[in-house]
Amino acid sequence: MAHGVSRVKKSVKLSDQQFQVVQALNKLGGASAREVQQELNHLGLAHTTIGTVMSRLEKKGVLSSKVQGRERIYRCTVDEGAIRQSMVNSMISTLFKGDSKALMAYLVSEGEFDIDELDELKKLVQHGEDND
Amino acid sequence: MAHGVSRVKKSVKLSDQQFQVVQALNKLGGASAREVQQELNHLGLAHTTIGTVMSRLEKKGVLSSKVQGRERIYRCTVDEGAIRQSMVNSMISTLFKGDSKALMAYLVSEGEFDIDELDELKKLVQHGEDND
DNA sequence: TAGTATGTACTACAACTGTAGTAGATGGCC
DNA sequence: GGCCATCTACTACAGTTGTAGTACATACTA
Repeated sequence: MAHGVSRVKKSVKLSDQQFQVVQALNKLGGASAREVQQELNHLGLAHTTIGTVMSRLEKKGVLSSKVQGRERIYRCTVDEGAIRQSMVNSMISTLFKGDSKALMAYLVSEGEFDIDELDELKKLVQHGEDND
Repeated sequence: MAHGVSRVKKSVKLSDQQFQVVQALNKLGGASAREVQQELNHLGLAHTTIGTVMSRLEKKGVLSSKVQGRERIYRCTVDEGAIRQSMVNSMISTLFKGDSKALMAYLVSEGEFDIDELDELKKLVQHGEDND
C-alpha cells in the first residue's frame, strides 16, 4: 500500500498481556500503572512490569498518557474494538487464509454451537443489517 | 486419562510465519527447507531463513526431521488442526474472554455474514452433530 | 578424483516481549 | 523542614522471532 497514510487503522497486533492491559485500561477508563496492576492482580505481575508494558504500548501509539499529580494516567487511544478486529482479522488470514466463513465453519464444526445459538445469531444478522 | 500418553496437545502457539511454514510442510507432506522456501517463495524469504525457522520449530517439537541423502526432510509432528484449534482458542480466550459465542457474534456483527450463510452453517451443525 | 553445486548448521544481530529491580522525583504527614 | 510513602523512568536481562550470511559437508559430474 502507499506510504504513510496515518488515517489507516494500521493493524494493531498485541500480545495477550498487552491486550489485557488495554482491556483493563478501557475498563478503568484511564488509569495509572498501579491501578492497572491492581485490576490485573490475578496475573501476579509487578506493578513495574505493568508500567513497562504500558510505556511500551504508548511508544507504539496504542496508549497515550498525561501526568496528573505524581501519577501518569494512561488512556487507550485506539478503539478496543478496532484492536479486536485487527487481531481477529490477522488470525483469520493466518489460520484460515483470510476466509472468515472458514472460521465460522470451524467454530461450528468444533461443536461449540447448537442450532439455537445459530438462530440467535441469525436474529443478530437480521437486526444488525442496517446497523452500521 | 493416565499419564503415559504425553500425547497431550499442549497449546502450540505459532507466529504467522511459523504457521505458514507448518502449513506448507503439511501441504508438501515432508520437505526440505529449500522446498518449503519454494512453496513459500511469495514471502520472499531466503532459504536459510526458512531453514532457521524450521530448525527452531523442530526444537520446539512441532516438527521432526530426518536426514535423507544430503537433505534434511522435515515433517510436522503436530496435527495442523490441533494447532489451529489451540491458536483459535488462545485468541478467543484473549479477545473474548474464552467465550467462543462472542467470537461468533462478533463475526456476525462485523457484517461478514448474511442469512444464507448462516443457514448453511446451520445445516453444517445439523449434519455435523453426530459427526466426530 | 577434483571441482562445482547444493544443502544444512551455525552464528549473528536487531527488534520485541516478559519481567522486574533500582534510583530518583514528588507529594503527604508530623 | 525532614522523613516516609509512592509512583514513574530507566536499566537490565533472558527468551523469541525475523532475517540472513558464512562456512562446512556432501553429492554429483566430468
